[in-house]
Amino acid sequence: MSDDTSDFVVRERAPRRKRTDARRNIESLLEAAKTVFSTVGVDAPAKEITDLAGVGVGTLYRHFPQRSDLIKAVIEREIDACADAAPALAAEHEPGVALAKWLDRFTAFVATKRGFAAALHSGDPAFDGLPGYLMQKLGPALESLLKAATASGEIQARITAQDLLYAVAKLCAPMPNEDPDYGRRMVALLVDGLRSGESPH
Amino acid sequence: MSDDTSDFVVRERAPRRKRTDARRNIESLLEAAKTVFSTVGVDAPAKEITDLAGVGVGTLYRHFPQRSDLIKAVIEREIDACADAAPALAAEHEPGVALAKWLDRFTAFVATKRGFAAALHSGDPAFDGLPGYLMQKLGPALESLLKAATASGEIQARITAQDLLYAVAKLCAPMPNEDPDYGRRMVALLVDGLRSGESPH
DNA sequence: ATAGTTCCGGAAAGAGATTCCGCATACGAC
DNA sequence: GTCGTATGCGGAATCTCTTTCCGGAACTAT
Repeated sequence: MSDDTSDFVVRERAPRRKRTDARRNIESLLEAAKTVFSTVGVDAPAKEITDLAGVGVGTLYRHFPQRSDLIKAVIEREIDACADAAPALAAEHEPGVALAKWLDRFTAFVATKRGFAAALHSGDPAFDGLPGYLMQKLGPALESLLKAATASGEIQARITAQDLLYAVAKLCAPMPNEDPDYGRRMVALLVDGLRSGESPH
Repeated sequence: MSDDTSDFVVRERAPRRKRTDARRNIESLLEAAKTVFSTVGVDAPAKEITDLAGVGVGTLYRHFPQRSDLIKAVIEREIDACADAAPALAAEHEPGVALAKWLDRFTAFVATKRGFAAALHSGDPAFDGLPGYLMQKLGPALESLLKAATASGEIQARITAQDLLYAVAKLCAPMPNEDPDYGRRMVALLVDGLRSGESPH
């Protein structure tokens, strides 16, 4: 009780940040998983991933006890990358171009990542949070691009960021035997529809 | 050459139709698989299915060498059942009611069968033929219902069978964190929209 | 440098998928 | 009916991948 550290015991102990080797391994695992997932598929043997990452299996299971944890982490990291691309594109291009380029990037993500659609439809509750995560991360990113493009007069905002995201996501959800470029074209159409002035609707 | 059966060797030999016990087992397996898939999920252990079907594992693997073969067969058989329901409903109900009831049945199929959406998005080429199969089987079925309902003046055909099928299928594709009745409501809305006369659009 | 954690690797155990083959059963010919 | 043969059956054995576990290595704070 009179122990002079007692005041600190109560305080939320900052949980000494993860060891550097641990963080490095997690990084390697995510990178390897991303590669293997897009190569072999999300059901690829764990060994494949750990070998590519250069770690033991134990390490994989310590950081990602469930396979779904790994998949979720990979997808979230890709969503993050997508979100990060927004400011970068905004800095390098005219607002309208930046918007188009970003949507193209997002489309590519949704269209090519089989794992994403599969995860969503797997029925595994572990993935329930993903749509929300996507919305939360990408909503603001798109919103800023949209706002900038509207402000510069290049487009007219006839749609909210949220609706646009959903529309793109659903349009691009890959279907077997569907022209793989179908989604991209639909989105292009959508964006053209946003451009102001030219078409006399 | 002068062998008196030589004429027959060339002819496609009718491959003596499958033994009855084999057909019975296949039937049991499909029935069991349907039950287990909707209970435990499409990734349920094979033993679960064979036990319920009352056959050995070997029998499962003989008739369905790949798991995707089983899944595909189950889905196709449900599609068939859906198609078969059309004439039955048409015989028992007014055309408009029959149409509504059939769409309800189709909706239930798409919405509840996680396996269906999962299969479509799995990326496994084994399932590439499914959308086509669905269209081919269900297209004509819906078309006849639609035609009857139009003829009786209960609805106005503002949409093709194909478009309606796709719309329903996409609307009902289950998404995590989405009101599970959302799809059904959307479809109801769609059908209401087809009813003639009442709303003064 | 040293004590105290945290983390690592990979062997071992477990779970399920898939194969294999001797035996059983149905079919067709007579 | 009965016989010969093709076909199908069951389930033990095998194989593959998953998941656990723990002795020791590596990192951090002092």
